[in-house]
Amino acid sequence: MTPRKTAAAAPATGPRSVRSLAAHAAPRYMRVADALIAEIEQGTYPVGEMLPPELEIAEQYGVSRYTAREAIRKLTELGLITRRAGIGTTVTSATAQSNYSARISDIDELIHYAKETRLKILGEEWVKVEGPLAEVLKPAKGQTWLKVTALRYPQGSRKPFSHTTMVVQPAYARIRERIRESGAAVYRLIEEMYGERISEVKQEITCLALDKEQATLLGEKAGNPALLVYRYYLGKDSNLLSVSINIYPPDRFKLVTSWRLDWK
Amino acid sequence: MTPRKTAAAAPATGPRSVRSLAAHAAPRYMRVADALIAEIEQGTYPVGEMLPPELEIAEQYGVSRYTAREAIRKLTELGLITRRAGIGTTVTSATAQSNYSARISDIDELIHYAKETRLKILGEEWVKVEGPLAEVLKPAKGQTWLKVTALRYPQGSRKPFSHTTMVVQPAYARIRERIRESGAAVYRLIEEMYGERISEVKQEITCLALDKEQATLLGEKAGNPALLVYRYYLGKDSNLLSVSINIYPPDRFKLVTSWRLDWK
DNA sequence: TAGTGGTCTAGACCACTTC
DNA sequence: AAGTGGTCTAGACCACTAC
Repeated sequence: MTPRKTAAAAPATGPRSVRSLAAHAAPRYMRVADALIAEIEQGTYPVGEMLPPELEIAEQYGVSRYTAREAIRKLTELGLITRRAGIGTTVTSATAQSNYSARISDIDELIHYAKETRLKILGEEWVKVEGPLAEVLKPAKGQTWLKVTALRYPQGSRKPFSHTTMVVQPAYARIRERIRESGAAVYRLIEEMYGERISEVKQEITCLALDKEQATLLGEKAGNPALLVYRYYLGKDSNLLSVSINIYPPDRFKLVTSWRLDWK
Repeated sequence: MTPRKTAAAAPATGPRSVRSLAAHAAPRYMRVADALIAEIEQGTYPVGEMLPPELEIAEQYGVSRYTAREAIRKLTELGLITRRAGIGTTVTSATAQSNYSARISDIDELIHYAKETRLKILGEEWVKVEGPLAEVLKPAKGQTWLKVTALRYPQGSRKPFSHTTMVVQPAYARIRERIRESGAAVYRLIEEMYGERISEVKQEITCLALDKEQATLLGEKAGNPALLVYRYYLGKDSNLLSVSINIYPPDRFKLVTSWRLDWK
């Protein structure tokens, strides 16, 4: 589909005439969308630039504003553009990337298969963010945060499958009151007690050799390898709410993620 | 928002009157959508049942078909319903699961930050799937697959950041011809040479202590911990195309994933 | 033949941003 | 004040399904 220079000739045919002649053709908004995608890919509208306003697109392609809008909506779904009322439409990507995505319905799924786990608190204390902790908690350097250390057990088992250190922003310290509830997750307490929604979790995975203390707690031998997982819990405006540092011996834990192709 | 029994009283106010009175209120289609979601959650429309037709919903809530349709579109985006022209709208899920999802635009992003890496092939051979390999490749037990072992280097560096074993379905053995291209990724060769698209990647992460051979290849000490990552590449119909077994020393590699809340 | 979702038009008011 | 995307109405034809 090629943009028309003028739309003057169009209305003569009246509604539906085009469709009637071209049976089973793709709908108009689809053809307009394809044309726009092509223009973006060819660089007619480079990334960072603005797309023409809806009415102009409608005129160019000789369709109503609604149809132009449906076409533009398609581009939005493909992640090619961003729209803002009062401003306009910005091209954000030149390629209709068919993405892969992984989905979980709850943050819990990052951690356990079995929902049923027990948390045993080893200790709580206020810590000044400095030294190695400041490496992890850069933006909070110098502040005093609440640190909780714990072991997590599968339901019914005596052998913990993880050692966890959770560090919490002082504003949310009231979670102490409920932290000892079995199975309590710090991020969920923050959500429940403060109405602050976790909007992002950043997870970093690496590994380490257990030191003597860690090994003893987990029932392993010192020097054994274990997964080391950092999780950064972010709230609104990427505000860092909490960080957890988790150690998982490999025989009891495996992280599994499935990435699926998202169709255009 | 509660469904109205009759819509007769509505038009009296004329267009926009409601909005004018209730400044900054949520748009109508949103309120209709929320009402429908509530009805689905409450079981008024159970999973498997049909939602009323568009015109009926429009009438119930005293809005135009367009507005009802926008509301219904919202439910579709949330994965609550499936629609079929000529049939109707079926409820497919009762929970407007506000999911967390992680996205990558390319499978490569699972593996490298730097796109620029070199692959050095250590060996290729046909192997019968049995023993420990059969644990990983259960569905292919007894078959003979192509095994390729390699080291992956960051561009310009002499120190590999991973040891990789790739096992490939015999049907795709022709990738041997191009496997030695620097930077070649097995899954990409399969996509390019056979037109088979990777539709899913399942990733399992655990860790191990390096044995002498692995340690030597990676320039580490035996017994040092390392990440162990299995990746299963699936094609159409969940057909297992290839498996890779990757070993990453922790000092040179960290797996990072960001999970973002998908807003309703 | 009647009903469903899918597409489309023409025209309208709104909140917001930029000038 | 002008222009943008966001929302909304009323009315229409279409392809498809089910009866």
